[in-house]
Amino acid sequence: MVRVRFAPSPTGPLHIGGARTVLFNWLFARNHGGTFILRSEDTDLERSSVRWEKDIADSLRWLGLTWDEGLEVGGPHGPYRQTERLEIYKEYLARLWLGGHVYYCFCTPEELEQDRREAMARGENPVYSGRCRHLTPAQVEEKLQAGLKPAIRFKVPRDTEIVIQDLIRGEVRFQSRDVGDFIIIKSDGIPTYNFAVVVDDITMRITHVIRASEHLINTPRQVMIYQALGEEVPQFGHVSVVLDVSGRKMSKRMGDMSVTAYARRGYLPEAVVNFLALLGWSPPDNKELMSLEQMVKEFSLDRVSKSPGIFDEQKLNWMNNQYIRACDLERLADLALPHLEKAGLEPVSREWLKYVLDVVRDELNCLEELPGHIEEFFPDTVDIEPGALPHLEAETAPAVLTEFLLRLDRLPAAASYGEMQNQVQQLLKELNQDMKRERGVSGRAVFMPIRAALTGRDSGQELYYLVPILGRERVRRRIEASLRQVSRGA
RNA sequence: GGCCCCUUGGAGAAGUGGUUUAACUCACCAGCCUUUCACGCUGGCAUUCAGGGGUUCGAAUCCCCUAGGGGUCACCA
Repeated sequence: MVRVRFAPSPTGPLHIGGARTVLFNWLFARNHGGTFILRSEDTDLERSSVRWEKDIADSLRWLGLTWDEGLEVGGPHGPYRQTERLEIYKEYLARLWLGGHVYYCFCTPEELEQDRREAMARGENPVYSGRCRHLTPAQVEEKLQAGLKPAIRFKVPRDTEIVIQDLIRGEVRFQSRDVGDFIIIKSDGIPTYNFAVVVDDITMRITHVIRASEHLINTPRQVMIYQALGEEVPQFGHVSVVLDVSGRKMSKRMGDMSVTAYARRGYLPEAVVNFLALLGWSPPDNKELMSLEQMVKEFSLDRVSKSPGIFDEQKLNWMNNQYIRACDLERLADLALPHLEKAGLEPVSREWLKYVLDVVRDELNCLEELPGHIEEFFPDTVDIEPGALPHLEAETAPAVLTEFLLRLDRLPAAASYGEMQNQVQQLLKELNQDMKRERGVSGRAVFMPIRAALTGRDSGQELYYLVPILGRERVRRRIEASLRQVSRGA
């Protein structure tokens, strides 16, 4: 039975790199019919907050990555918050005491800092000196009596080799002499990460630890604890990190890379998840657009890349656009509403919104861009841009515009935007033919003046989309205004 | 500085000793289509896999060295 977990420390929002790690865990679990667990590593009392725990849970739900055990949903191996598991750590600590694997350390932060500096100055590896390792029981008792609050260190065995068969990286070897005795219980009695994860992973029966590669270096410490405890060591898989466009580790400087930020900007969760999956993993058939279900079916750790990936927003944009194109219109309308509201744009109607979305969706990288694409549909008049002016000043322009308006007025009321689109398309076709016959102008000479009058620009949507979107009234006003402007100028 | 990891085009990558003159996708460039901009279509974009040595009839694929990038050496996780 496969059991994996995601164990963030709730000190900030879930960022895009963390989301990828969760995704790989989740896909691995689902692919094996296993269990995915969400727990909270909140032993950093200073920075942890339930607010971020909630934020992370919300982000996971938004991405569609549900968990079977853990925060909010509970389960048989709880509690799932480290600060609520202190009794459990005590039990395991007792076992380490019994085996003689730990000792009290009374060194002050200042002493430690001094040691570190001196070691560095001597060009040595700054590992803990082991000063307190050989304190006699009497000395320990004396310090305890004096009221000193000790930390507890793990005795790392001398000169042993720790070999890890990493699921992604292959065999990795460490020498125990390179790692100093490390603290597993802080002087405030709270366990340290390296100890708490091990106990949690043991008690929650975790079989595979899939996490960011920055933890690779912690693995030998944890393996030594497993061994001291006589527990079975899980399998490890260390996923590479995600870098920003400049090739650095992603930072806040590049903007808000949190999952919620992408949600807020109008990225679809299925696009984000799809993009993230492909950042470091590729399916055997090299398909790109795929649903979570498809990914679950094809996922395997041995197709996960070892090298760090660079987060390419251009490709995310392309992918999001693909999903926007394929999105159900009702859903897209729901998603669009908040962005319109924010921009102060009120859609004419739900039907109108859906029609507009269908027309402009091809151009959208994300919904946040929507207002910029449709705000031009709202005013009654437009400013004529320099590039569009010549089309209105053409000799035949007034005649074309007048005739267009006349015919538009004769159009029977349409039952839908789609029907109106067809009517206008037919109207334009006939207008073009008639103008060619009667005045010898066609093509650009008839379409461009209309476009210029309606939009003030020389580019944009097809006219037969534009007219239904603007509506007859607004079309009339814009054309009449343009006509006036041209005649005044002439 | 020690230790550990990584290195195929601007980005994601396929490729695990021989039809690879290195697939595919994004980006970029050009042409076509089109009333315009887009969309779409077509084509271009690594004689080479960080560099250098080996092993081999044959290497992006195996070995060694060098360089570059990253991680880590906390009473943070």
